[in-house]
Amino acid sequence: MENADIAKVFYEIADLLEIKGEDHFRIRSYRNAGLVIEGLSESLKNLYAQGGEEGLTGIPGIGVSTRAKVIEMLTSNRCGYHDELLRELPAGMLDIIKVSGVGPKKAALLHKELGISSVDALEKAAKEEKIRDLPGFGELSEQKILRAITEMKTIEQKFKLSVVLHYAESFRDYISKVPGIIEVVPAGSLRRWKETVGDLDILTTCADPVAVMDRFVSHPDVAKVLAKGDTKSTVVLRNGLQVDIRALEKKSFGAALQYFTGSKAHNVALRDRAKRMGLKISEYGVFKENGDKWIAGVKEEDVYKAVGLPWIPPELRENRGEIEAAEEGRLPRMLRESDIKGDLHVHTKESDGGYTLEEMAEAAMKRGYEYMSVTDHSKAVGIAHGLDEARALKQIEAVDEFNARLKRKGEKFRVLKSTEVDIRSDGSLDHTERVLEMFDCVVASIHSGFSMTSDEMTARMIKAIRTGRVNVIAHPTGRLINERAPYHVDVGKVMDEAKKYGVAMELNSYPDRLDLNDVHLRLARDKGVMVAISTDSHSIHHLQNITYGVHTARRGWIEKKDILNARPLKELMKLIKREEKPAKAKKAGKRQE
DNA sequence: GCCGTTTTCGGCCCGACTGTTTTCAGTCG
Repeated sequence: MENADIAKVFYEIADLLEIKGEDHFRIRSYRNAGLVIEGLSESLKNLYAQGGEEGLTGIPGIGVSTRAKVIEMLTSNRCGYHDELLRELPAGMLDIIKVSGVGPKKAALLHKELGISSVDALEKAAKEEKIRDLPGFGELSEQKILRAITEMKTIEQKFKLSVVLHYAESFRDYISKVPGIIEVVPAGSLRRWKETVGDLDILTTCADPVAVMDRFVSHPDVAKVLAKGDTKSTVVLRNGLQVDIRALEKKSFGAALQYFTGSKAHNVALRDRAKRMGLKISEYGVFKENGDKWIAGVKEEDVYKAVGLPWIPPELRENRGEIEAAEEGRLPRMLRESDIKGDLHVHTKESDGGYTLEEMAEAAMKRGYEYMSVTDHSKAVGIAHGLDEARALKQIEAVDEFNARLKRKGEKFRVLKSTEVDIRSDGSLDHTERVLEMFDCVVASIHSGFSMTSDEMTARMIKAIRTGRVNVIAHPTGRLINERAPYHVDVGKVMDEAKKYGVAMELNSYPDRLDLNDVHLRLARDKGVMVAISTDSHSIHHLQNITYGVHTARRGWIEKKDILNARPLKELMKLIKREEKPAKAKKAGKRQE
């Protein structure tokens, strides 16, 4: 079982215990264990294989009991305790509590009184008006349940970061028009640049909060108002995105921003720390526990300062060691977009891009880059009109000519002769040796044969790395967010090989990909593997997607020093000229300039 | 179930909104 599978079992145990009405804190422990495991960069499987039970100790939140369950799952693919709970409560109960408005208590009541154990049964009972007579329910809540079920069946759960960012900007502009408005700031997982966002949280300060609430619910994209109060409202947009807004006092804006940025796990850890210091943190500020004396909250920095910490950038707030690092002055030096010196993955009209080499280069120069790799597909990717040897040679020539023109104009910018060469099913590269030798930079990736086993896929990628021709492995897991699961591959093993061969792993900044993800990036950092943050641009407008890459890198604690394309051109060229490449071939390539 | 700069026992984050139970539990974030 992989980390995600094990985490899911712990989440389900927590849900089942909650329906059973078990101890609140035990439940939280299981949920926390799930959260911690999801955020681990190393796979539990590897940790256990390498260090046995010892290898699994020292993981915060994983104690004697959960560790035993982890080992049980790793060795038998089962969890007896989980099975036991499922014998008491039908698995359908796990779905029932996902219906908005139905929590564990109500689910338990529905099960006990009406024998309901699935969403379908719940829907049937609501339609037959059987629910309204139960204590705690009424006609209104019965209808609410029916609506929630309909929605649950039609709406996707999580939205891509880029989609939510669009709405965040729209709401910010719309609400900014309220007279007396002071602040409108999106918080939540969006502010942490999480790859998918469940709902959008907006914080405001305004002289007239009621006016803000009125305007908020009248936004043209609102399909339904779920709640509307004087300081808090919730709506659902036509595309199903839920948006929450809070109106706040100026005095507590920082505390609220901290609180609503999350993550929940980060906040729990922070509040726990505050408590140990005799303080209390809420969205209204930091308080001395006795007498509720307010001591901080205007700015986010003040909240962290009150508990003896430097400000922690939102991207790091996942309770993955950032609080300890902050305390010890070990927070990463946060990457900035201006650290990126060039783009190493760009397509042109020659394959499936929409613009010419010249147009793409010009757009890259406008961004202030020093260089750009032109990486059109190789012939195996027929659908993208990939280049065969003859066309590749022609493009190499064209790049040389273009660079010569730039030089004459006194431009320092340079286009690197490059390729996104396909890694075939057998791990070989989809270009001839002759052409591979002539490229400045070889980006290799997989576009077919996704359904291999993890062992096969890992071997395939390692074989590609061992050709000694590859500089970057592009979109290393092939996932498309909300559309296609990553293919099975042991990313850690591929990284170990990449490190040996001086190969960089790509962070593909295309908002649908973000591949490597934050957790993998953290692993790359820990292993000392070089990362290339690229856009995979197929248009001049895609170059700006580097923003997503930079923020995702920040989530993975990646620093400037870890990034191949944060190096100036000269240094980059040194790094990608691999010793394995015959010197003669490189010279031949150079003579053509 | 986890954890330790008060603690190996006794704590464990905090508050708004809704609907229904005339004073609050449940849900949600």
